[in-house]
Amino acid sequence: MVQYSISNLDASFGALADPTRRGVLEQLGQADASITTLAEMFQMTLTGMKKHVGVLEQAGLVCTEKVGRVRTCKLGLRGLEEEAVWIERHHQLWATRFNELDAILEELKQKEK
Amino acid sequence: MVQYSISNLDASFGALADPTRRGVLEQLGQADASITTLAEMFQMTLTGMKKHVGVLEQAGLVCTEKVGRVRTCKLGLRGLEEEAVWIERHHQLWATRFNELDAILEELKQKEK
DNA sequence: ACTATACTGAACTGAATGGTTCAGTATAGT
DNA sequence: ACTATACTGAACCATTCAGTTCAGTATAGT
Repeated sequence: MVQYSISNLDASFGALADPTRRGVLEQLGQADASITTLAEMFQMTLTGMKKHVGVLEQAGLVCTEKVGRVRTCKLGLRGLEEEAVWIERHHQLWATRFNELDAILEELKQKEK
Repeated sequence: MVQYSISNLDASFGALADPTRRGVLEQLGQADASITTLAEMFQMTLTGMKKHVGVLEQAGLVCTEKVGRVRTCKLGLRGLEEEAVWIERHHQLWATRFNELDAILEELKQKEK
């Protein structure tokens, strides 16, 4: 059985799998925003948006702070580092696989001659 | 309202959100495998594994070919390019935001003097 | 021809998701 | 004090998801 290490990749890739949430990240990349603002931008109820923000917060991609009655959302402190690393590593796996394939094809070509 | 462009990021990030599926990709990075092999490795029924492979296939991360009675799974032709690009772009958004923050902090420090 | 293997598909289950409404609490402004 | 704003939480709903079982079909080996 293959053992996979525990990480929050589940949470973060899960968070990124939703277009609304990717949109929220995009937005927060431009400027911080309140739940209300985000809800309006994505035509959604406050409650709905709060859930999305909750998911992003769980994944560590967003952090929020409530001052007075408004909760302001910003990009989280850690910024997709882990995800970038994972993707990059696998990018290389792909490259390796296809290089091997190339090598094999190359070999076959040689034999043809 | 914010408009977001259509893409298969939903499918691919969704596919990556599951540890079993990330494990399968990892495995296929080492060697091609049949559904049976994968099912055994991840202690799962054939049917269950076939569904996971289906999800990965939909996302274009895996491709399969059935010859005789065995279906062989390999890494898909396109390899996380789109995802890498998305992540990288947002990596930069983060950087920008935090650079701005640095700038502001720097400014505040100056005034203190 | 017979048997074992490898997959496939339909149908079912429990839990998670993405959204809603509605009733509440807390703060801001007049 | 009163009213509007901003959020919060519980409860609900339909859909999807991750997995199962079970009954099939097709191919490989003897």
